Amino acid sequence: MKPHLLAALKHIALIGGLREPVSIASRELGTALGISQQTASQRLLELAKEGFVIYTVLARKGQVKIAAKGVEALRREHADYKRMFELAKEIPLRGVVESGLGEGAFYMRQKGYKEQFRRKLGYEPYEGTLNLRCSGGTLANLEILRLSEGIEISEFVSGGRTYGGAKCFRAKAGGIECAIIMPLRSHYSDTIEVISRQNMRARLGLKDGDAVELIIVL
Amino acid sequence: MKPHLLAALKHIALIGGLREPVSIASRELGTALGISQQTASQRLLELAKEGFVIYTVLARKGQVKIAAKGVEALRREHADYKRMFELAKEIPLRGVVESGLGEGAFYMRQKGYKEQFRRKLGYEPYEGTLNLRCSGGTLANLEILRLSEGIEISEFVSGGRTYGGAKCFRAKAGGIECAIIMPLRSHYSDTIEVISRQNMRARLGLKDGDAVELIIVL
DNA sequence: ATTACTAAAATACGAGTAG
DNA sequence: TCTACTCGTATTTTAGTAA
Repeated sequence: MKPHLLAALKHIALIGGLREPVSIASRELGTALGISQQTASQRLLELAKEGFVIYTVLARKGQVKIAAKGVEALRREHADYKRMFELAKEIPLRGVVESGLGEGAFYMRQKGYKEQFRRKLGYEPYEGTLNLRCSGGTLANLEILRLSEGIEISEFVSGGRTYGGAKCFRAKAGGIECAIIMPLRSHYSDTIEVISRQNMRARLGLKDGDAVELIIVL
Repeated sequence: MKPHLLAALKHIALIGGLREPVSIASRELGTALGISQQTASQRLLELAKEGFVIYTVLARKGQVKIAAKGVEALRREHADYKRMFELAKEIPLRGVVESGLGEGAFYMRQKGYKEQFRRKLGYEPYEGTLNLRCSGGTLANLEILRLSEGIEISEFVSGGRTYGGAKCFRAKAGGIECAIIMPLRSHYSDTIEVISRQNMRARLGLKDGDAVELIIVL
């Protein structure tokens, strides 16, 4: 994302464009950014064209709301600054239990993955994943992980199908050693998959909607 | 700060320039930012000229370290993103007790301030301040306060001298109601002054070097 | 009041290149 | 190799202005 677009996007976020459509005059935006009304107007159009915001002008007043792509870009920035100033060996993540669609278990059954987990994690995980949906401040920490290296799980081919690569991070939740796994090729997601030697759901007595805190150990 | 300069500064921070001088080739920086070697070189020169970094080229290799002004700019950004995603009514601050130079008490004795505190805070504070030096992640929260409104304390003139304006935020520390006070006209500082109805140092049995956590209530 | 077009002015960029 | 200069060009910005 181009720096000057980011600056405009950031300003829109700060006046509330993340939550709801805000009305902003191009002159106002211009003044805030130290640019002319004309340029500010252009910035809004550009942001909209690139899909960062939804921009409509109603009754001669611009209304702007940050789109998913814009939120993602801002979260990336947030994660960068967090990493810069709050770098730590332990990263907390909070999330809420969600039922998956069972595909987690399907992947965990594949030999190609099982083998790698045993070698790289030191154990063969239970055949099922715990899905956690994160929100709020925790999402920025997720973003830090996305930018970190982690333990590499390579892609492999089996039965004419390619199973994609992923990366793992060791973690602890409720005293249980576990790991989270992130697919390498995937778009933004606010849910993480937790694997462990044991069935975490049963072990911790979790049901959908329960909050779980886990600590990633880098 | 101009957006394109910020982008370069941020990249330098992410490769460790906050902590120590890092060696970076202009081509490298250029590739990372999607600009040419020439432009990247110019960015470094510009950052140095504006005082954001200390830049020296030794044996044909650029060495760059982020200067105080650069750190400040980055912290501002960090605070913006924090505010955007982690906005809360309660902001935690952690700091370590430091002895002041007694000027805090001098100011607290001035009628012009005392009067305003009584009116706007609801009590007349103890004539002395508790100084806390903040560090780490807490500094970003301090920055949030710097950008927030707070309770305004106006400047006034007395005895031919002008006493500057300030802003206050209500807070709680160790169960005691207190407030932090920030001068309006002042440069970046990592220490805050806490005032309260009581002598907090005595009341909480604090001595230099003790850690204190307080919660700002916006 | 607005937004946003066009065209001119200002600025930023990178190729070439010296040190 | 490296940095960083000059300079022609491309891009960006803004003034003027229409809608």
